[in-house]
Amino acid sequence: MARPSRPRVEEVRDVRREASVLHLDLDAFFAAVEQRDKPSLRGRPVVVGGVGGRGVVATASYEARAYGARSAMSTAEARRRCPAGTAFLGGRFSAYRRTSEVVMELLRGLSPLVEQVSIDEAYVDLAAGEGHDLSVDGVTALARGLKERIAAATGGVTGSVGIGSSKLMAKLGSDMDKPDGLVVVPPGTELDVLHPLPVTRLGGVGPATAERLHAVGVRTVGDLAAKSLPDLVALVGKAHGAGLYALARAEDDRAVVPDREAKSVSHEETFERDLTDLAVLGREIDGMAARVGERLRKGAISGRTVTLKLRRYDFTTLTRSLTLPQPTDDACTIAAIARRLLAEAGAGGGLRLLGVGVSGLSVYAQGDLFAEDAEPVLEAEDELPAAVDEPLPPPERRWWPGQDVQHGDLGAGWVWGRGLGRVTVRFEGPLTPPGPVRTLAADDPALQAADPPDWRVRTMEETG
DNA sequence: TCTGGGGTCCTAGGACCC
DNA sequence: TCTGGGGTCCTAGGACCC
Repeated sequence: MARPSRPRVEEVRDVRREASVLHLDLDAFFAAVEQRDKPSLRGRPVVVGGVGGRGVVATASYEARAYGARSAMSTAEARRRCPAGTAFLGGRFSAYRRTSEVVMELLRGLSPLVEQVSIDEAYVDLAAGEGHDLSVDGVTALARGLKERIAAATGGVTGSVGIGSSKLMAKLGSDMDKPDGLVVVPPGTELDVLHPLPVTRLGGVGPATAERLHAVGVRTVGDLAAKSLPDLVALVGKAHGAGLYALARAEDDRAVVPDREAKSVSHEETFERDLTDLAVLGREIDGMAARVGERLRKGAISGRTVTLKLRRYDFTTLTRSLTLPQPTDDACTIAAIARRLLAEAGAGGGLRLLGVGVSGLSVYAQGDLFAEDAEPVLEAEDELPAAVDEPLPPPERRWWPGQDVQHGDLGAGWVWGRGLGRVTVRFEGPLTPPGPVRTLAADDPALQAADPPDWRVRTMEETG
C-alpha cells in the first residue's frame, strides 16, 4: 500500500511546472448549510457546535466571527461574545454530508484524482483530468466555472479555491482570499508568496512547533528557509524537521491520493458531568463499542487493537490498548476489552470523557472457523458492576437546537429552543420566506423529528 | 460553569527474535 | 567482569488537522 509521501529533499524531483493542483475549502461550511436551510438566519450570526455546557464551536458564520466567535472556542465563550439573537445550533451532519457529496461529485467531474481531506475540503489533480488548459488564465476560468456550479448545486454555499503547482501552494491559495475567494499562484512565484508568510501558516506548525521555532527567531517561512536541515531536525525531530525544510523551499511532491483507507475507527463522548459510577461507565462503553462495531461491519473491515481513551476530571488524558491475535468487528468483544481496560485504569476522581477505538485494521472476512479456539477475553473478576436503570429524561431532551422537525398542522420547521416542558419551533424551510415561531408542548404528539429538508428548487420533470 | 469529536502521523522504550 | 546490532511488534503519549 502506497504511503502518502512526506516532502523530503532527496525525493523531490520532477517538480510540477504547471498550476495543476486545486484546493477547495467550503466557507464556514456547517453555518452556511444552516443559513441555507433556515432563511431567518441568513445574514445573522450562527454558531454550530456543541450546545451543552461543555460544547465547543465547530463553525461560526462570518457574521458570528465579527463578534469574535471562533472554531474550537468553548460555546460558553462564544455565547458571551455574541449578541442576543445569535443562533447556537447542534450539528445536522446528514445535511452537511449530503451537500458535501454534491460538491465532491462536481470535483470528480474535473478529474478522477480527487482527495477529500474532510467534509468541507478537497484537493484535485487537474493534470489527471482531461482537456484542461493549465495556463494561469485557463485554470482561473476553470475555477470560476467550478465556483458557480458549486453555488448553484448547493443552494448558495460558497467555496474558496486555490490553485498552484503543489498541494502546499494550492492550500495557501485557498486561504488567501476567504470567503468565496479564488487565488492562482503562478508557477515560478512560489517563494515570493511563501517566504513573507508567518510559519504558522504551514500545515504541521501548531502551537508547540511554533513556540520552538519562535524561540530560535523563526517567525516567517523565509526565516525557516534560512535554517539548516540538521538544525531543524535537532529542533523538531527527524521527520518533522525534514518536512519543514522542504516546505520552506516550496518543495512539495505529495500526490493527490483518492480513497485513502481508514486506519482506525473510534467513538468518544464528553459527558455533561463527570462520571464515577462504573456501572454507568460500563454502559457507556457498550454503547460506544456498538457504534464502532457497526461502522467496522458496514466498512467490511475489522481490527486487532482495541483502545480505551479516558479523560479525567482534571483533563489529564490517557489511553490503554490491547492487541488481539485475530481482528474483530464484534461489539461484544470490543466492549469486553474496553471494560477490562477501564477496570484496570480506574475511574478515580471522575471521568469527563470516554472513548473506544479499534485500529490495526484489515479487510477480514469474519468467519467462525476458529471461534472455538478464541481465548475468552474477559475474566469474571474484571466485570464492571451491572448497570442500574436511570430515570427517564424529561420530554424536552428529545429536542435540540437546529433539529429538523415536522408538525402535523404547522408543517416543516426547526427547533430554536427547549425547556420547561416546551419546545420553540420556527416553521420555515430552504425554499420558504422566513417563517413564524410557535412554542409547543415538548410532548406534543403532532411534533416529530424529521429528515433534513431538500434545498433544491424542483425541476420541471419533478413538478410535471 | 474553560477546553468536542474524528482522525493521522511520529517518537520512544521494552520485548522478542535472529 | 563482559555484555552486538538490527528489525518488528506492542504500548503510550503527543502534536497536529479539520
